[in-house]
Amino acid sequence: MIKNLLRIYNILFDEYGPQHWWPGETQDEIIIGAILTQNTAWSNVEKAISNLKANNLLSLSALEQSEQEIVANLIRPSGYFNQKAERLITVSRKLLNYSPPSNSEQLRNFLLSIRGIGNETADSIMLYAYSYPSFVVDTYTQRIFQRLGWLPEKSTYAYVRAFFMDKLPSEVTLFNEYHALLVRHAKTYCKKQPDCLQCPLKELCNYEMEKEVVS
DNA sequence: GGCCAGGCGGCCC
DNA sequence: GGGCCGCATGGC
Repeated sequence: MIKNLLRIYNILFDEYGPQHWWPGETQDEIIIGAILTQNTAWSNVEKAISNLKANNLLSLSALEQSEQEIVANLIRPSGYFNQKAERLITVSRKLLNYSPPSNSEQLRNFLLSIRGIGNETADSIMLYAYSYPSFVVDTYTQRIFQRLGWLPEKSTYAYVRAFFMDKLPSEVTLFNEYHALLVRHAKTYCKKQPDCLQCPLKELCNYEMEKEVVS
């Protein structure tokens, strides 16, 4: 089968429509949200962001000067609050005190050098906060394309990211919408326990067939 | 009450 | 490079 990623994109876009990502009004808010949402439901992140906003701490410059304990208490609903409070403060300090490189590859390495920013968070910040065409890979992306049979069972982050970036035109709006649609699709049908019957990708997907072979 | 959620770093081998 | 662990809340 020809692995036409734009075909998948078009099916998902027809099914769900534009997703209007990232849910954040300012660049700082997007960066903060990217850290708070690590392994956490967005509904919990919203509460944390709302608490920060109510205390005028929804900016890197305010966070940089804050006590970790204060921040931790405000972001408690987002989980891992001690870790995330430390990460928010160190990320704020690094981003404010070292001017981020404008070269895409250097910017990504700079972000990855900051404690608390891994691959997905780096790409989310690149794409949604700084508008660089950097494809975001998450567990949803891996799950959907493994079930489709287009990715091996175990793939490294770098492999999956290259899989997309080598095959798609390097466009910010496309990468933005594609990732958002994959999240939407994983939440709607391609859940951990998937609803395959009405899935818009079922004609292209191996998953049900594999289950029949097993059973 | 258990499972799950838009990861990451530290450690071990 | 991979596997395992700790980190933690809220919704269903």
